[in-house]
Amino acid sequence: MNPDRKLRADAQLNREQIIAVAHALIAEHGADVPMEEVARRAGVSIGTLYRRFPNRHELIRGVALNSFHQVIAIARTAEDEEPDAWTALTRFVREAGGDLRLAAGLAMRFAGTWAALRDDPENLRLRALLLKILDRLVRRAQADGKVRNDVSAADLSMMMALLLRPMPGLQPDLTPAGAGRYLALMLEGLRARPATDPLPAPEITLADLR
Amino acid sequence: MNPDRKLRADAQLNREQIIAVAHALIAEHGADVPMEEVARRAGVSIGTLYRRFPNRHELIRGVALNSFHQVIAIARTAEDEEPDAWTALTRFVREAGGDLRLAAGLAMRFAGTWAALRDDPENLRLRALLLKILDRLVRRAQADGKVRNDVSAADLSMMMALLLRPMPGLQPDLTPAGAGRYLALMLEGLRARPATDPLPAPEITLADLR
Amino acid sequence: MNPDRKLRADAQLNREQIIAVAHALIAEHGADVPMEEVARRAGVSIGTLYRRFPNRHELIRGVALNSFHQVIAIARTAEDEEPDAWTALTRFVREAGGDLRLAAGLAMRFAGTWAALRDDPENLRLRALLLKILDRLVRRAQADGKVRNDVSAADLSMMMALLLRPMPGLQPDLTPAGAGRYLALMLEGLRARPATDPLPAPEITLADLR
Amino acid sequence: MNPDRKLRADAQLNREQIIAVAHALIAEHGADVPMEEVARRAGVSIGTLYRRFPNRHELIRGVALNSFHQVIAIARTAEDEEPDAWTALTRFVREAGGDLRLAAGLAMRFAGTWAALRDDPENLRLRALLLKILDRLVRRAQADGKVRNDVSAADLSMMMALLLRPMPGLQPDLTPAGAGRYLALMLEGLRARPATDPLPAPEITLADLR
DNA sequence: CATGAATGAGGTTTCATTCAT
DNA sequence: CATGAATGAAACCTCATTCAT
Repeated sequence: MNPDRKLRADAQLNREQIIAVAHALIAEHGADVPMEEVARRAGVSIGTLYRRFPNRHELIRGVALNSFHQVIAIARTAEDEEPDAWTALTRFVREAGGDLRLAAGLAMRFAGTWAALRDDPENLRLRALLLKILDRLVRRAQADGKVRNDVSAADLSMMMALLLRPMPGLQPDLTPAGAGRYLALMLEGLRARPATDPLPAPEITLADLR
Repeated sequence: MNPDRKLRADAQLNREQIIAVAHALIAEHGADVPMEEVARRAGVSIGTLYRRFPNRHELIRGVALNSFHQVIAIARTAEDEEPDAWTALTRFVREAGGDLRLAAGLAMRFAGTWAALRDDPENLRLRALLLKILDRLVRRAQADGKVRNDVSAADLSMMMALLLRPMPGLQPDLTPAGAGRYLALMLEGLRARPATDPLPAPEITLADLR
Repeated sequence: MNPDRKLRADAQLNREQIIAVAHALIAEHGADVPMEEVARRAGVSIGTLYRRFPNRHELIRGVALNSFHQVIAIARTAEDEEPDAWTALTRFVREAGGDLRLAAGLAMRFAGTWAALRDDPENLRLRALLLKILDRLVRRAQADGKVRNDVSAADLSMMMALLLRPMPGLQPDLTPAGAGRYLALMLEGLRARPATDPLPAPEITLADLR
Repeated sequence: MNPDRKLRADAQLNREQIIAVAHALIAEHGADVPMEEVARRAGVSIGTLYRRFPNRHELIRGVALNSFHQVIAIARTAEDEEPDAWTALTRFVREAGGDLRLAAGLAMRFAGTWAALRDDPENLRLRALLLKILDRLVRRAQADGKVRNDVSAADLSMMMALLLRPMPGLQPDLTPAGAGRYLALMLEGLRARPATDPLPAPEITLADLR
């Protein structure tokens, strides 16, 4: 009856296993991996997969929300433990992009890519939560003169979502390393400089993210 | 018989129309648009589409090579007309990313994403050609002190390929503007600076691109 | 061990509840309601349902035999309490078709519809029992000049089985009323008349019912 | 482009074959025959079936509308060729119920049974058309003193829909004969008589049919 | 004995590709 | 050479049924 009731221990294990496998496969092959493939790699039958996630949408939702929770945890820790805003930002980018594979990218990407997820209340809640933390950090770093004034947390999250993708033409095992490299270059681009050209396009703010 | 034989005028039109439509659809919905959809939007029957491109692979190959040709033309013009290497680079990035929509991104992306294309001789030839031009420009700009020494043309093309994608959560019509914005930030990141932190990951060179 | 062993009181309740729910659902949605739906509406788990009825066949058998018992009771009462055969017949039709909802229709229908039930000894026994009572009533009413001579108890039961179904295009709550109406018209048709056209088709007798 | 454009000759043949097979199978086994079975018996591949009817609903719609057209043609002919209304009615009932197998029953049944069909404009149009003809005939026959005054065309069509179904427990090949028999008994019931009991239930009129 | 998780067969539907007109 | 019909493999999803807790 209660939808959030505790699962049986083995069922909970299965659920986690499915999410992990789906996360990896989606990151590698995109959101339309065969459900059978997910089931097989997770070591369950197709029926079990569908009992836990009644359709593809729910599976992706499960993966996205799961990722979001992890990314938010990283952001919170970074903000709490690092007194300096810029340091907190770089730590967040490094950890979210590196340790958790493509967690951040997936989370942010699916947050908006899968049309149906865009109206999911839980997803919107988590996204707002994350963007609030990042917004605080960006503004503090800007006040410290570390980040250029014409960028926003929306820019940061959008670039992360774009850069945290499978890299075409690179051996898959080089991808995490590559991601770290390009995220570092991105941070360089966001830094405040004595004199820089103005950015061309319209500013993108939190309000534009949906 | 001769595969390069001139097509009849109307057939040639069909071919171009198909490529244009396929390019747009792939850029928007990914590489697995239904062939029927491509045919319908191009105003031809499915049979005609298959007469021109015997299977999906050939269609994507057509799109990718076509894009590559355009991007290379842009790169050549920029190198020829701009005496300054850095100016040529920014012009290339701006024009390839802007005027041609997602041409550049598509080209580079498919160059490596579709496994079968990775061994396609024509594709390899064009890719080498483009990377050679970019490599010249990057090295010259580095010699001029405009670009940091620890990046390569491979980095440039990879980041372009990543940033030139549909932006999740943004209205589709904002995408080109957003692309311009993020490409500009990327160029900032590539600039040589008095003192910067070293890049974390292994250098990625032309040799790593396949 | 003993299949007819008394069930525990609560188990017996479960069993009755399941039959009632299954009866209603089958009457409304046909014989292929999901077993899970039956279980849910009966307030038991799917496991309990299967403990009581090892498969769908047994469940339907349970429903059909249960209905049959009720219909037979009605027929017996009508025969016992009404001295006039025609009155007994109309009373049977009215009560079996009305009070018990679709009990009669279901009973007779499933008796023959579900192939596997056609060879079920208990089902055959009950069907023979019911038809024997109806046969007595029809013959007596024919002897009284109340029922045309070219119809049989087989005709009567067949028409009841056909008319006691959900009525397409009618609000579900009008169905019982409609059933009463059409059963009444059917009885009119069965009446003996001074001069009527002969019935066209081959007579259908008790022997044809299987 | 034009959805009603002529099909190629062979495709038209296939379409008709599919409808015929689907009609027969649905009449025998209900509306949930496997699509594969329909395809196989029609001698086409599953793909062809789905090209012609994009889903089960469209297939059933095709069958129902096809039946309706035939039934309406029968009704029109009967009304045109028989000067006497009662004779026209009996002819309609006999022909619609006999020659066309279960055409009439199917048509009327699906018209309302498949919820989605209840709002189909073409279906509603045909149903109204048929009921109008039957209504004219019933009223004329009532004026002639041949049909009881408390029944309507709605009663007639509803009883036909109910009686034209597979007969449980009867060999399938006896079904058409049985249908003819029960339709004849039904007509007897509808006849005007010197003195009859009033019908119990609320009158059912054309307005109640949806 | 009740529960609800897991299995897997089978039905539905989509689409790349081939081929008759 | 264009058209659009036919094919069939593969994906999606739903349940009946079994079995661990």
